[in-house]
Amino acid sequence: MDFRLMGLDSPLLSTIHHMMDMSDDNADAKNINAPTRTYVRDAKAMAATPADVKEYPQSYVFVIDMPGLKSGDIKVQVEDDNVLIISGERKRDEEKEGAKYLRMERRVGKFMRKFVLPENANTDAISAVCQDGVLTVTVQKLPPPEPKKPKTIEINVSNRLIKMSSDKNKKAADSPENGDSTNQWFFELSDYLKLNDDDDDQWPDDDNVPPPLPEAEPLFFPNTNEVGDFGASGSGSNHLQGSSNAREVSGSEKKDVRERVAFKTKSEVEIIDDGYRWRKYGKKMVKNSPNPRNYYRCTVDGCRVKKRVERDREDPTYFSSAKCFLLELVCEFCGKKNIDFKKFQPKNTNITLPNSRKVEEGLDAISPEMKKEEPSPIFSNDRKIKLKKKRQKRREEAKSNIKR
DNA sequence: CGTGTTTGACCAGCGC
DNA sequence: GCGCTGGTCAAACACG
Repeated sequence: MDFRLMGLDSPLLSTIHHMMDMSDDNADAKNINAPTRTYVRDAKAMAATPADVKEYPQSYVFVIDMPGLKSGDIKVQVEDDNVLIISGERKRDEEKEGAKYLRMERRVGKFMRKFVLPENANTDAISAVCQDGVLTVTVQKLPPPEPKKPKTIEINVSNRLIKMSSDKNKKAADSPENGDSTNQWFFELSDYLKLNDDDDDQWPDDDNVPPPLPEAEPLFFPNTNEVGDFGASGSGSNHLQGSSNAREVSGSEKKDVRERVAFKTKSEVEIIDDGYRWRKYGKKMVKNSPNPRNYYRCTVDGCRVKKRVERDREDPTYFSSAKCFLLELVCEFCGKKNIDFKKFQPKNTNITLPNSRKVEEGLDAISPEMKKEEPSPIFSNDRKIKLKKKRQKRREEAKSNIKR
């Protein structure tokens, strides 16, 4: 099949959540890569619209939460022949005379999801049903194409005959290694190249374009057993609490411009997998709280996102967290190419991550400002090497002491 | 042995 | 200047 499998913790979703965590104020950031307001709004809409996607023998089914929306408020469209766009908007209830909001937590605004449909999706046979705030969109599959017959093309190059064939089975039998002396060679696109072809839309090369987040998502099919482990579809649902608290640190060059975002997460585990690779680097008891506060940083080289987490003192079923982003930096994990995603595979999970990529251009995909920054000293490769050397030295010292 | 966590020490910022 | 607090460092420790 042509589309890739992506787990619920895919970098795309992480990016969406990252974007969701950032306030609209970011639109004013000096960073030339800063996303536009519309872009952020769409990203938020996508992040806040959980969807399940199921594959049946004859169809694909998209199940999307659209709470409080009537069928007339929901739009289902197909763009560019293969992009399914599901959107809707919940407007704020009109305030009746004498009534005022004491609390307004229910989401108002745009709901949206985009999916790139696989080639065998029949865009002429799409149906949608909305019941109890849940929209079910069914896209029928096209019948499988008849298997292509072997095709042979003869090309005359420099007076030598080169034969290309799409029949893989003939390859071994006819290959020159098998003693055929007629200079016959067979070419076919490797899976790697095919993958890269498809990826171009999702992983743009241009550094100046924003991460690919509000674009249509390649269709992904989380393993059903894992659904509910992450994000809005399970116990780990995030509750954004209040607005982000941007903190600008001026002064010496070494100080960073940061964006801090506080939120609450209802979860039994302290660290839910949000796409970052958290590593604890500190723990502290805090004033007026029986619970310790833990400090984490993302251990991806060059990524300087940190967060602190403590169990909510009032409701221990929640964790209060604050993520700290460095505004002028872009986490290389967030939507940038050439990351070996397998290294982000969280432990003790079976979540499938997208196909790994070769890490070649790495930092080249990151903003110029980021290149100037030294990687986080603690867990960067430098630090690892330093630690290794130190340990080696200690061992050698111990050995020499034994000799004495 | 490599990797991640714990924990005491240290530092900077802030209010008094 | 002093004490308090939050944040970070890094050696020691634990674990697979």
